[in-house]
This record gives sequence, C-alpha cells and structure tokens, in this order.
Amino acid sequence: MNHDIVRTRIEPAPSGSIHVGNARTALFNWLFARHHGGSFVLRVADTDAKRATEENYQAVLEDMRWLGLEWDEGPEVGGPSGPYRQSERFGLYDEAAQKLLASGAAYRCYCTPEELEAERARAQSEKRAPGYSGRCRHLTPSDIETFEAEGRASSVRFQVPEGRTITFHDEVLGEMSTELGLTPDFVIQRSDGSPTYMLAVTVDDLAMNITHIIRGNDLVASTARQILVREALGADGLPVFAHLPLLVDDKGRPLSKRWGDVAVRAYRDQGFMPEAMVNYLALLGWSFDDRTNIFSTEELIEKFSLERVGKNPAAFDISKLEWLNGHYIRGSHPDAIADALVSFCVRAGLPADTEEGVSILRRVTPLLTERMKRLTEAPPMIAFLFGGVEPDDKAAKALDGQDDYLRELSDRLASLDEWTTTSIEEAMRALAEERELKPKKAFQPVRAAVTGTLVSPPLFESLEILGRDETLVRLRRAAAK
RNA sequence: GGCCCGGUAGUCUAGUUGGCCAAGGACGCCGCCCUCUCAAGGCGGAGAUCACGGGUUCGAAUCCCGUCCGGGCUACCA
Repeated sequence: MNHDIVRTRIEPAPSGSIHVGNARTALFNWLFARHHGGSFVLRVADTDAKRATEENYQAVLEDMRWLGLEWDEGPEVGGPSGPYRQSERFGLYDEAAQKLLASGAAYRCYCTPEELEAERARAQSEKRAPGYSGRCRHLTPSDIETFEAEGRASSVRFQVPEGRTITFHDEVLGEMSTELGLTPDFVIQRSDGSPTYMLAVTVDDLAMNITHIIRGNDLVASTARQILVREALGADGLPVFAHLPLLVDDKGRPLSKRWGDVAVRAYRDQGFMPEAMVNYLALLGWSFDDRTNIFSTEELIEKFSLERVGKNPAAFDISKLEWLNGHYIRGSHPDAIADALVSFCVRAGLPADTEEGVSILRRVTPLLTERMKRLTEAPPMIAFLFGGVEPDDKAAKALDGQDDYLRELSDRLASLDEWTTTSIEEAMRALAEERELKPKKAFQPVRAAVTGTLVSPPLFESLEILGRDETLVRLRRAAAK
C-alpha cells in the first residue's frame, strides 16, 4: 500500500470523557499526521450499544477539541470515507462478513454462550488453553438445518489457518511475529449482527486507507488477527504499525483500568490548561533529546517522530503536569487566564461572572499567574476581593495587639492624595520605619486584616485593587476588635 | 497455563553501531539567596550497586544466556 500520503486515526470508544491514555494515543496520531502533512481521522467506536450514549459521544468530541486535536475527517466535519461513527457503518461490516462467509474464510457458529462458557471452564480445569475449539467449522448442512429449525442464533467466526506465522514490522517494537497455532477462531460478527472490534477496525482501516496504525501496546496481540482479516478481505500490503507503551498510575497499574478520575475532563475541571496537558502527554513515552521538556504544539509537530518513542510503560505523574501547567499559565496572556478563571471562581462561590467581577479578575490576574499551578488555586487567593473575609486562625493571631498600629495606618492611607500601589507602599514603608518595624512585621497584620489570611497576592497591589474605602473599612474593623 | 511486551534515582527520561557514563537532563524533595506572605527566579545538595545472576571482552547500562518482577493478550470488550 502507498505510505507516502500519511493517514492516521484515533478510534475512541464513547464511554464518557476520554481518558488520558487514549488522549496520549490521539495526540501521537495527530502529531504524526501533522508532521508528515497527512490526515488525521477521528472514528468513533460505538459498536457496543450498551455503552455508547449520545452524551458520551459528545464528550469525546468536546475533549478532542479542548486538547486542540482537530481532525481532518470525522464526525461533524465529514470526509470521503464517512460516516465516521461505527454504529452508522453496520452495513459495511455485514457486507464484509458475508464476503468472508462466501469465500470460506469465515463460518457460522451456532454455539450458545452457555456452551462456550462450559467449554472454557472445562479447558481451564484441565489446564488447557481456554480458546474456542472450532467445532462449528465443519457442520453438515443437516446440522445447520437442525440448528436453524431450533431457532438458534449464530455468530460469524473467522477461521484461523493453521501452521502459519504472521510477521509485521512495528515502528516501536521492531520485527514481530506470531505463530497462529495458539490463535482460536474468533468472532467477527455477533449473533445480533453487530461487528466485533476485529472486523470493524479492519474494515474501517481499509476503507479509510489508514497508512499508520499508532495505538496502545495492549493491542499488539490482536494485530495478527487483524492482518488475517485484512488478507481475507483481499487487501494487499500492510499499514505501518506502532504500539505505544502503556500508561500506568503511580503504583504501576494500567491507567485504563481506572476510569473517571483519569479522564481528560477531570483534569480540565481541576484547572489544567490544554497546552500543558498536550506537552505533558507528549513526554510520556516520547522524548526529543536528553534535556528538552517544554515543547509548544508547533515544536511537537516539527520534532515528533516514531523512532523516538520508547518501549517501557510510563507512569502518569501529576506533579510534573502541575509544573508544566504553571509554566503555561505564566506564559499566557493574563486576560486569557482571567477569562478562564471566571468559571472556576463561580464554581467556588465567587460572583465573578458580572461586569465588575470580570473587571476585578482582569486586574488581579497578573498578580496570580506566577503563583498558580492550577487554575483552581485562584479563587481562595482572591476571595477577599469579592466580599469581607473573616480572618482565619493564623491571621487572627497576627492581628493581636495591632490595634493602635492599624488605626494609625488607616489614617495615613485615608489622607493619601492618590490611591496607587506606589503611594500605598510609600506610606506603609514610612510608617514601618518610624515604628522601627521590619517589613514583614509591619505588613503581615495588614494582610491579615484585609485578606483574612497570611498568604495572599502582593499586598500593595491587592490594596489598590480592593480600593481605598473597603481597605479602610477592613483596617478599622480589625483595629476595633 | 500458553503466547507476547517491558524492567536506568520517588517520577518522566538521555544513553541508537560496547570505551567521551565511576551514568546526563527534567519534575519532585532538601538547603541557601532574593523577598511584604506565597509563589516565580537564581544557586547548591541528597537520591541509581543501570531488576538479579552468570558469561563474552582489555573494557558492558549497552552483546549472549538464565532467573526474578511487572504488564498485555488468550471475550459474541475495545
């Protein structure tokens, strides 16, 4: 087949927000296609009607877009090989199944689930391989007639040829080969007429001219079976395979076994930026050299190659993601961060979605960007700008015995000609010097009185944004206690 | 059980044809500096018997064999 025009694909199952392992696979496919000027296809694997809800389907599209992985062909953008939801391609799969049935590459299996289960249990207790025996391979016409008369449902199984060895090249793992002796005949079409993964993936990769199949290492073992189906369907040549190392959690367990908390959506809600997510994901199983960690999307496209994908499983480490996120927050335009912060503030109970709220956010965000690792850290730091704040325990302690000082300070601030960071700072430093107070000693009580905590954005700037009136109110109230 | 994949510091990794590696970078951690707090930034530090055991070689993280550990597949899931 022609590999010059690169075509890759991602095939997420709509089981809710896509999890980071799939996101990483999607990213690598996307980067590879972009790097080679090829096409990236999105195909939704919703053949399992039980899990594929419309809501989950929408979540997949939304996650992909949030990550910035725009697809060239797929749902909503269309393309020459559509439709791109497997649930809408059943006719194609059935056609393929019929073709394989007609050529003798596949046969009808009338075994019931109960029979298969019994067979499996027996094999297990006798410590034999639990695979299907292939007993429906050579049913006589009268056997079939009997089964049909009984109303037994039938699935379609692929007849695995014996004594063959399938070999293929894997860009990550090298030359691979599988002896077919241990591969049982596998189902390609369920008794309800729906295709299994083996059929659907093969038919679609063929129909969509996919040249490079980049996917998780968990699919290595299924490659030989897909090659078999491919051949039986009359395809010549093979796509290039690349099996990516699996992602594991901090205890070394596969990430795919733990849904929900590892979903892309969860990270978005926890205040991570898509740029950070993409950069971090790229570092999992791929490296450019011995020192570079930070890559813009453009750099990733330029530098990405399958040769530099490693073989060993990678653990998802939230602290490195946080570091990158902080980096991208600092590098973003403050206004963009401010806008993104609105929803996080609202969710935290701060009325930031008003004109005034947005204005406050825009003014305070520049003070925030270099001290955030996650967007969710902002609301607690700026709550004092959205309402009075009761001092916490530490702040209350810092306020002890400061009445006179705070009163004096409030008088001085009240008489300032203008209310700017500079004028506030000058006044506060002057008073501190007169009283021979070290800066920290002088400023922490003020911070406590105004923000209710001992940790906040820079003080003088914060006071300027809070405004003179409210600052004085808070200082005097603290002094009066 | 069988087949397959993997194993460099807590984590991501560099290390492609053996010597420049008594193993480099990054996150995290610890300390110092800066400093109105917290961060950011700067500087420094601890942390890896290169899973283990044998070989081959003047020399191995890098080659060979074995062992152990982890994982995947072995479904009418994908």
